[in-house]
Amino acid sequence: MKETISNLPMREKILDTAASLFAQKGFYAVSVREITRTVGIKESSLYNHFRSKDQLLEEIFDLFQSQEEEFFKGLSSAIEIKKTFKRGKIKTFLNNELKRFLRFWDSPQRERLWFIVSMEQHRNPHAAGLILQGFQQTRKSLKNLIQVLVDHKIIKPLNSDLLAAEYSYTMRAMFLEYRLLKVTNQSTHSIKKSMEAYIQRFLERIQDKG
Amino acid sequence: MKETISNLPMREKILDTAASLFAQKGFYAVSVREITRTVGIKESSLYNHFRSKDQLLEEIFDLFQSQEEEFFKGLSSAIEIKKTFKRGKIKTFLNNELKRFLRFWDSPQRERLWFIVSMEQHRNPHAAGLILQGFQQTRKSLKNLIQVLVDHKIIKPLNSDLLAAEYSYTMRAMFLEYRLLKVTNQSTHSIKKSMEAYIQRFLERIQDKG
DNA sequence: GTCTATACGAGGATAGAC
DNA sequence: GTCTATCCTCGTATAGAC
Repeated sequence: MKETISNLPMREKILDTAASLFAQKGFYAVSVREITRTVGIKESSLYNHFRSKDQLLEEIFDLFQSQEEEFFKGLSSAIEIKKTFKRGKIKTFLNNELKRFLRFWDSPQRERLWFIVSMEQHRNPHAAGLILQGFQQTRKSLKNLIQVLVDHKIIKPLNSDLLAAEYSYTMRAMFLEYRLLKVTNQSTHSIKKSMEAYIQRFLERIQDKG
Repeated sequence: MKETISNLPMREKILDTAASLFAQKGFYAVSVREITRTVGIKESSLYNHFRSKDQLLEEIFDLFQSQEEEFFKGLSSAIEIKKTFKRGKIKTFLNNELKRFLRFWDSPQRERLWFIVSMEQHRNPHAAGLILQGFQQTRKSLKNLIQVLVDHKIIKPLNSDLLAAEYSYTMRAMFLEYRLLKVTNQSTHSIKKSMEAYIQRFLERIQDKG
């Protein structure tokens, strides 16, 4: 895959390398020298493409945001398509979306973006905003789904705000543990099972058996 | 309160200053020069108290761990004492423990420790271990509580592992949002209400009405 | 236990030749 | 758009006087 990277325009090559190094060590621990040495250019050349080291980080934040938007757009259209939900298929749908979510962020390129934003979220307001936006978007999408299910009388007429919050918070915390296990090279089997078990119990609670 | 700090032994003063600066900017963004300048000593003097900058971080991790242990010890004894649960008091108990938890980590000293460990969790295995330990401890304490409630027939004989996981994951994600809102100077009112609402619905689901 | 002095590599960034 | 050369500050850390 090195060929792919080395065929990129220099600007992309720099950004890609920076993302890779930032994700491994954190923004501050990586120097411009290290980035350019890895790319194979001189420090001064980097400044023909980026104003500063900070600009690299900002562009990475933008990439993260566009990836998040891409995922949520996919989720929205999946919900839209499934307006013809068959009663028994909700569980399959949720499990598939969970798998899609995990696969989406397991992609090495996106995983790096996720790490960088996560690392920076506590000291960088921009990063914090992106994470909070993720929380909100997840709730919003879930609320939308639950409303569709309520409208089709597949689940009881429950408060979709509260349910969406509950489901998305739980899933998000599990996802954080999933990521932490992955990065420390531990098995994610158990936490994946917990996620599936949660979906199962969540549905049992809300489905309209009548 | 500056008097309090300046009366500390030098070793504590350095550690306190380091924690404060690390929490604001991150470990890498803070230099030994900056720490000693803030304390009012020369760089060389710091090395009479600490082997290296890394040792400062390690000691901060130890402080975090001892604070976590302190909290969980308090929670355990609260559960122990409440073995005589009155049916109607569980909600009060959980709400109180929630408030205690938030107040505990809202203390400026502990908040700093929490920030530092959170920031370092993605690149530092020691920090990642501490966070994962927190996940586990929370589940364990909750499982213990639920088991007590089941034994006293206050709640239905449900799987305490699954319930503990669900409750603690949800609360933890909400806590993360709480912290992120705080650090970005936004209102935490809404998320606190969500926490209380979650406790309410959780209890409704599991209480033995019979 | 703190200071002065110093070592020396690494940090981000720029000027100007090619 | 890349290079060489250079700037100057900051990084951690140590030796040795007081």
